[in-house]
Amino acid sequence: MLKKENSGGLDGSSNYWARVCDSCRSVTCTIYCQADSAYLCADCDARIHAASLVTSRHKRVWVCEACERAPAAFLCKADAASLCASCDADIHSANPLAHRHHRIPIITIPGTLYGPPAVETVGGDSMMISGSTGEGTEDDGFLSLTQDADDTIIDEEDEDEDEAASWLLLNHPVKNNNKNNVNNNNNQTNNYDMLFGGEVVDDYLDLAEYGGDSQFNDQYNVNQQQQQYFVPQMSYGGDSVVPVQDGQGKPLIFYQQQQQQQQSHHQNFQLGMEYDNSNTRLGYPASMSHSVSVVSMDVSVVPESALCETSNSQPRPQKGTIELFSGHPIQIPLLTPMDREARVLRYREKKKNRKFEKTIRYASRKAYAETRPRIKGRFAKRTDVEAEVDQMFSTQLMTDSSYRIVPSF
DNA sequence: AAGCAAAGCTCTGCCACATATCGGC
DNA sequence: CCGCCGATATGTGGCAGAGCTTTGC
Repeated sequence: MLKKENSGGLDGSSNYWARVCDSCRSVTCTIYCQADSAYLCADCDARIHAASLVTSRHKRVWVCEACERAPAAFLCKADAASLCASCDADIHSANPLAHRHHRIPIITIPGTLYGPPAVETVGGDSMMISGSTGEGTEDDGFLSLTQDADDTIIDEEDEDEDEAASWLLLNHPVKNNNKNNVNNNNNQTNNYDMLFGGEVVDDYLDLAEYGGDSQFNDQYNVNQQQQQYFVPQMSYGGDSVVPVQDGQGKPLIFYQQQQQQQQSHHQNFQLGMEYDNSNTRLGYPASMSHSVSVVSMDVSVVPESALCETSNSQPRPQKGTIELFSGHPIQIPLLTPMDREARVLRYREKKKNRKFEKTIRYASRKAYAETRPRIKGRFAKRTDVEAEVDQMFSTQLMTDSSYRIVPSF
């Protein structure tokens, strides 16, 4: 094991010196090895971590490109830079523009590969999705899945995998142009989309392409805030947004609405798949959801578990095909094990990050609503209530002889 | 097993009004 | 391009009631 030392000076005056490699002590470090708690240059990293299978599995991240002194915690897509939590907060809280940069939690470097920091590795034991699961370790500033977290996941693996696998349909199908035309009701639309290989499955599953998916970035911003890294969020003008706070009073979520939509999409889809016995609660007419449910069975895009439980009499379609409208199988590309694992992981991530709390977008409106007079829960006109109160008050005064009305001027 | 009633649960609509948003000037 | 103004849209919380599910018989 390498011994971690603070080289490069740590006194206040030299705080911005780049840290040198803990191994050779001659070159600026570029990589931080979590297992060794060591800062290494590329050469030493390659040498050490190519030495054995065990060391090759060490989880490593790039060193912050700003301070060059701390492990990177986030990757800023706009700046194309890996930043530690501190630098990230500093840089991206400097101005509104910077604040809007899309940042994603840094991902560890797998094996002995040396590519750009944003490489997303899928599959294998080096896969790590930082800061998004809520199970990351927070010591030494890292957000990463620990072995414990992995174990936890493994415990849920069978159940989750079955569920996740049921959504592993087409590989990022073409966007459904009819999405907006089907119905204004999102739930309904999404059911259609999902049933017909539209994108909505990916809406839930496919978080990939971090930079291109603002929704996902939003979620990652949320995740960042859920973790110890507080990335300041502020509203620019208008009603102030009430931040949802964690236990430490840190603002957490500003995009929960999107997430809730995702959740409802998923929930609705699930319910639809589960023969939809609660039609009217899903926000669309019972007849519609019923028909959707029927179609879902006809299409045979049914979770495997559901298939096992409900329909053993029907022969299962050949793996990798979908039967549309009973009996016309379409060949769909089979997912590779890595793709599958990636999607399962993404699915689990989203599942864990579901937020069911109500999002308050406008604090002022909430405040007004709370102070607004009500009659049986409904908002009431102030005049009516005041009149009512006045009447009650006057009645009470009239019946109570101990009080007398004092004229006001 | 089927049918029924009661209890419990979940969801939706309603209300007023401050504020956000939009288009025109 | 900017600011102002008016019209319209939006969002907010608590309650009642409808409808669904569960339970017991």
